[in-house]
Amino acid sequence: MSHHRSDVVRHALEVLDRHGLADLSMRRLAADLGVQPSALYWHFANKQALLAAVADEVLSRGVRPVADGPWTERVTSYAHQLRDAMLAYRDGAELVATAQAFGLGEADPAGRLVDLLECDEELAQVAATTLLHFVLGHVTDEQMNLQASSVGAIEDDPLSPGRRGERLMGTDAFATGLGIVVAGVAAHRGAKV
Amino acid sequence: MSHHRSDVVRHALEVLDRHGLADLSMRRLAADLGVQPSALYWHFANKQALLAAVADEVLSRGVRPVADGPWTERVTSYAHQLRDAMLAYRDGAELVATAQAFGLGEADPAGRLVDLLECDEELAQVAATTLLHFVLGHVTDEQMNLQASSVGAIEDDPLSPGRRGERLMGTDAFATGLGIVVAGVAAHRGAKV
DNA sequence: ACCTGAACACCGTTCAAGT
DNA sequence: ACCTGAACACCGTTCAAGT
Repeated sequence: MSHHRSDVVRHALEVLDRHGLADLSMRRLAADLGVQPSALYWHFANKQALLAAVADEVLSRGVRPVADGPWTERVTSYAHQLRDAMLAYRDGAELVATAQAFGLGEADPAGRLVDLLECDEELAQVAATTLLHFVLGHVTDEQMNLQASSVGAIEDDPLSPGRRGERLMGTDAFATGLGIVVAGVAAHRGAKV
Repeated sequence: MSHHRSDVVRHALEVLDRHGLADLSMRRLAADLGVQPSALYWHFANKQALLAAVADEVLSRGVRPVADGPWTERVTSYAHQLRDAMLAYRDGAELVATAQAFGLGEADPAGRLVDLLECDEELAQVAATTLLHFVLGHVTDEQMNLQASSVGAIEDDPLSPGRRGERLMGTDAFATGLGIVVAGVAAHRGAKV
């Protein structure tokens, strides 16, 4: 029985969520799909293209239009949507970050942020990538700590302070960090206009 | 003839700079060193530990004490030092970012930033990781674009605007992005004190 | 349009054994 | 203290050929 590109992506998403990005190999995905590894290369030029398609799927499933309002609220809302979309799948942030770094994929969160920032192109470009770096970096860290603690590598509760490498994680820390970057953008916007 | 841990790290740094992180495999490093792959496991528990040691070396070679002054200048100066240190080796940022993400390595740039921020621990923690995410993300992007253009995948000059995925790169964009984050931290610091 | 079969050129890691 | 030899269980990708 023959598969479509979309079947492959859907299946890859399941392997990702169940076993993590490190275990999402072409050979494993093919085996799971009941097909030879080489069959995947009819659908995708290479593994990176496959991963980019999966990343697009993760984002498209989680990102909705943002409500009207001042730009600060719209940007903040979109950033939270990105985070939620990536948190919905194991290693979602790392997946999206690599697809983003390679410039592959249809989804264009940086471009989306540029639009939402509603300011001159030059500042918008830098602000958008700064915001995106924060979101991708933060959520990648969150998901790595989630996985580490679920594996038992970290035995203590996340509230205990003072340990080296310890960081505040979760929604509060994300909101605070995001607030910092947005405030910085606001300061620069005011200075220009 | 027998090698030390430090010999291995030095050699790995050369392979990294000449062939990139993707080609820095245990087998290749061993071959370059004139030794069996298994020999490396006497010096390092696994590949990640080796990479963490190489990342430490990159940072220790490039980071110097920062001059006295207001916290904004000290933080800015340290961020530029981190960037320069990572730019000095091919794929330096990606290497440091993964070591950082896994929490390995002796170097603790996040902790260093916390100290330089000179404010209460709670804000400093979030601000430090936000700054670090920006630096690592930005420089990783810079180095990927450098490599892509050196390979000829991007044929146009970096000043031509309007292309999808195009971003302002280089020292100016870094300084601007850094200024945004620092301004945001300043705003939050003022609100707290 | 979609897949098989077989091959090529690789990986990280372990472990007993050697010097 | 440092390394060999050999094995185990994997990788991504190509390409002629099949249906």
